[in-house]
Amino acid sequence: MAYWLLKTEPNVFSIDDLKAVDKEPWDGVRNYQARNFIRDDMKPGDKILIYHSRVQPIGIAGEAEIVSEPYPDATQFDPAAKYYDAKAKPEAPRWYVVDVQHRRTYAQVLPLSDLKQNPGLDGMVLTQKGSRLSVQPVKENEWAVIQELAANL
DNA sequence: GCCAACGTTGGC
DNA sequence: GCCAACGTTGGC
Repeated sequence: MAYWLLKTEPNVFSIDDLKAVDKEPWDGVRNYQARNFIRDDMKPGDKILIYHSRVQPIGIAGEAEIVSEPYPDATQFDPAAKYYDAKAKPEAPRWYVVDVQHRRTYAQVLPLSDLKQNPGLDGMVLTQKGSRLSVQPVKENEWAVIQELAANL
């Protein structure tokens, strides 16, 4: 079982939106490094941190779980979709999704500034300068630190 | 809204 | 296959 962090802009799709629909394909990822994590490494039962970017309060909003195997992102084949990719073909998909199901919403967003100040998270992908990866692996010890912080919100 | 950091594209 | 130009991300 692995741990991941998924970024989303809450004005586009927030953890409340995820809770409302219960389960959602995590579509629109158009970065190859992120794609490789989804396609090659994600498994049902993996735990997810949902991160709100761009909009205050910035930080980790709660948790979800992967509830499907990876499969091709339908939006890549749809000319009307924002994430349409003319070079992607059904017989050779470029982009993948997993279904993500809501698990819990934290009482408050766990702020990025707190994460950056925590020595236990010094090596976390999220806290590195210039890190823009929207799908990130989270280490077990990092997950544990975040559980601790979330429990004290 | 600015802009630094990063990723992708495409001419050569 | 290098790298300049361009586009995007995302904290501030």
